[in-house]
Amino acid sequence: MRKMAHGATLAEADRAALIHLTRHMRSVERRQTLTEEGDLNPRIHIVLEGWACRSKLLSNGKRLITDLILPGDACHPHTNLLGHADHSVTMLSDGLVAEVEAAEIARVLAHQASAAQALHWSSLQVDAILRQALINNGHRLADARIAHLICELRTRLLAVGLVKGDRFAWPLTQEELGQAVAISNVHANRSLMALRADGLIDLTTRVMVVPDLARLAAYCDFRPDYLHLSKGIDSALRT
Amino acid sequence: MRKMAHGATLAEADRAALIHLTRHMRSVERRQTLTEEGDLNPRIHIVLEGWACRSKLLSNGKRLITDLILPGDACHPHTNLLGHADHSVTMLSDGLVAEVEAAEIARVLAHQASAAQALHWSSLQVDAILRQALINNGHRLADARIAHLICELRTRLLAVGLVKGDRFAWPLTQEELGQAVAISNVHANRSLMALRADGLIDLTTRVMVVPDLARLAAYCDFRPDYLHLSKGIDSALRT
DNA sequence: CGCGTCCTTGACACCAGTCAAGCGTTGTGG
DNA sequence: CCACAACGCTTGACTGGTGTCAAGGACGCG
Repeated sequence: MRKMAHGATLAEADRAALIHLTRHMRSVERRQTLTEEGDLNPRIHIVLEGWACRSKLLSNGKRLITDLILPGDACHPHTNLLGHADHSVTMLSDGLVAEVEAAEIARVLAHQASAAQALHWSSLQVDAILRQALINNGHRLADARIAHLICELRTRLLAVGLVKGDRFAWPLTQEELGQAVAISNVHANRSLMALRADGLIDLTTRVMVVPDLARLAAYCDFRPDYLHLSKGIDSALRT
Repeated sequence: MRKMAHGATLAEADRAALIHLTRHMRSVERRQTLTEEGDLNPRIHIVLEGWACRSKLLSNGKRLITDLILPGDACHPHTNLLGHADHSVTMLSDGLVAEVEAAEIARVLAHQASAAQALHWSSLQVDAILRQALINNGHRLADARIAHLICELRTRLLAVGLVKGDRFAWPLTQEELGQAVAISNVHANRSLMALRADGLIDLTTRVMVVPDLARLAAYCDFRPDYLHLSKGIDSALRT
């Protein structure tokens, strides 16, 4: 189910150990929060199906999304070190999540070397994604920000086998999209309309279609190297 | 010298192990780059004195700063997992850095449990700082962005004993400041002038003075919880 | 049928980018 | 010792991307 084989070559035992972690799963609904900002001992989650996001609340009441969590991503596997959660985790669609004990994570880290490496790799990838988001949101026009996010999500979803041809699921509301790339919902709409008018995307009923990926990538200067997925992108396409 | 005691309570042996890492140090100048974007096997650095930053180059030639590296911070201790550097590391002032072998880091991680935890904690803190930057740069006015950055840097410098009374060193050019908070150099200037006019800061000759910290923090809604420094902030003030 | 949620569009105001010019300081070489 | 260049800071004028407010439309659901 989960394909973090990008970060390390996993032996069968490691793979089994990782799968073992996802033993206790439960289904969750859109808008359900998995972790509340300020929680003292937040649970560790792994999202198996659906999208989630990390968000923070501003003093003016607005909610902002810092990163998107796609199937196969973990929430904050090491947060126990920090003492409290500095952000919330909320589902963006219905889905399926696994709850994991901190002690179990620790056990895997200690005993399964390459599984530990895989976990570690995935947290480094989060870093890289955050840095790219910082650049994207800070220094590009709204249209390009959105285009870039689409490219990134497509690439990440591709790595876990969730892109079918030229399309993939897109559960995001325009308001949520705006919160993720730091623009207002109204402007998110205008930008989407512009991308549609240019034939760069086709978005209807929660499905994103990218007819010409190269053109979209060129439009927003998307280079996927920061995702560090290259090495195993084909081998990982099947579990 | 380095006080990452915030992340874990360090035994003498762990402390010694960490200090041992910084054995090979060399002095570096402002503008010197420690790692170039695209390097295949980037060296691991720990900044002992001076400020550095991670930056990326945009296709239009502009340089953007994603995070600031202060004395005691490490560069990318785990980058070997990723294969290549997706950003550059450049000095913002003259300083002193230690180069560390990846193998040495690995040895410490394997043998010194709480030192490993401290390293881990510091990489989680980087995550948290990046998320906060995302919010800061995306959803606040320029003046408040700068004010928030000042508050953050003051807090981080305080944790390593580099704040003297109401002032601390400020090597940043207005252009660099702009690159760090995603505004133009001209606007960075205007915002600094505004903060000065309000009596919130006093910045001259590379020294930042904050006469009334509470007022500045209130102005930009700064809450330091995301830095996760609270628990040891007094005990760590002396090595 | 009526309500809620999300999408769409218009008008207007404003923050911030760009271009451009001038000033002050530092450092270097004649 | 002075001239000059390099760099960083400061300020003005103008433009434009984006936020906000507001109203209406499309769709699904009870």
